[in-house]
Amino acid sequence: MVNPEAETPRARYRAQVRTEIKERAWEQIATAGASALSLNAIAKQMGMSGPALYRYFGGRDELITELVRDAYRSLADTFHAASQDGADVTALAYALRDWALRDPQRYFLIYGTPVPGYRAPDDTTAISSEIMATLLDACAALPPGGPATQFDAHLEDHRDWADGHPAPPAALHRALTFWTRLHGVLSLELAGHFTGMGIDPAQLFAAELDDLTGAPAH
Amino acid sequence: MVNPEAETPRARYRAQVRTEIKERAWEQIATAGASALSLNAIAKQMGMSGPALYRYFGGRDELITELVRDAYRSLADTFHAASQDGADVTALAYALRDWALRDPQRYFLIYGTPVPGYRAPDDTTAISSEIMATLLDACAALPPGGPATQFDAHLEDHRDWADGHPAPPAALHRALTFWTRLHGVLSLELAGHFTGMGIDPAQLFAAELDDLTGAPAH
DNA sequence: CCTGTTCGTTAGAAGTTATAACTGCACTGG
DNA sequence: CCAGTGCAGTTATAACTTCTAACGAACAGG
Repeated sequence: MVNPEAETPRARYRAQVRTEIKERAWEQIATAGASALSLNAIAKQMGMSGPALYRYFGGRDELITELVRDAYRSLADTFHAASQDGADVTALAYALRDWALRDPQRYFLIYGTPVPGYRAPDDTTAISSEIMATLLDACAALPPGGPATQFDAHLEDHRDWADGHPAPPAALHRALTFWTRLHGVLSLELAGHFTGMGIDPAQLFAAELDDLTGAPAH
Repeated sequence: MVNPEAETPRARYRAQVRTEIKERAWEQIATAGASALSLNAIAKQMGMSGPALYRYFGGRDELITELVRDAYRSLADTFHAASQDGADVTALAYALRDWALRDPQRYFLIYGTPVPGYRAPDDTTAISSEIMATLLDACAALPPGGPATQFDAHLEDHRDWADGHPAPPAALHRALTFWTRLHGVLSLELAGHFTGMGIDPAQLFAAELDDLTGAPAH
């Protein structure tokens, strides 16, 4: 190989096949869930038979890991795009909601039921802290809320996860509750727990967001 | 059969084997997750081979459905027990947390990633509303909070899920946020999303609960 | 042109769920 | 008490799954 950096036709083909495999995988996941993902079915859909996929991915787990990575990356990009013009918590919240609703199974791939044995690769935690950083920016820009809580004091001593972000403990707390509360509404909505109840998940989401930002009516 | 009500030895044996199958299934789920549940492995563990289990359960799906039902039942019972002496939101919250921590996979079986094709049987929604009823009792006993929100107005028109409970819209709102917020913290904790961050999930849970009950410091 | 890497194939092992057919035992009913 | 029925559990089989191994073919670079 003359130049390791230049993409040879082989490498380009390989990359293309890899992305096509992942596309098919996403389709399957969206329709049948991650647990029903079948390498065989993907291969058959692509016109090649079974074990050929093992040239591109070490196995089912490695493929799913790659998809998890892509999902994290996609969410991080969405957050970056949403905070392009000003770090706004509301914009971030609706970006998250749109992203989740666009492909619920992708959301659950990240924030859903964990597989007991599985450990996420290290770089996903890096992307995760990237996401948290933009969220912290937005939370730091928010007007100060009520008095400091006991948990704020705890955060003062445990702010390593903020990765050196200069936000005050109250902002850290806000980012955490942003995450947990919106995830609470979103995950229950995506799982269909509100469907039989007649309430509008969007309005509940909005209400939680209002409470989070210290909105007019509350 | 002389008396259809009396349990014949046959029926008793059958019930015993059914419960043993479910016990083994719970062990497997706790250690490897619901997606890795294997009828074959259960059968082998019980000293009988494969297809014998189909005498007791129609298949993997039917077994899991039964486990979901049991999980709902278990949660409803713990809620009832927790509200035995007075309907206290805090007691309910910690009962929920203890129940979830005791067997995370059981929690995820109810509130985790949904299987796209699967539809929960109707009686689970009945148990679910039973759970919601005790939660509503506790929320109605709470002192009134801030002014009515826009979402409260929405709840005024969509209170069918409360199943005739006389609680005011604000209490309904409180019950909903109790559910979504505590689920938000709990599910992320159980999924291990806080492990690398250094914060104490229990304190975050307590902080959210304090905010929910209008606690002293906030 | 020739050589070596890589891609895709088929074959096969070890699993899984699930159905069908068969064997006995145990209980039920007279 | 005894005959007969029904059910438990067995094996065999089909159709899946992931994944390894060995082989053939095609392509890239010297």
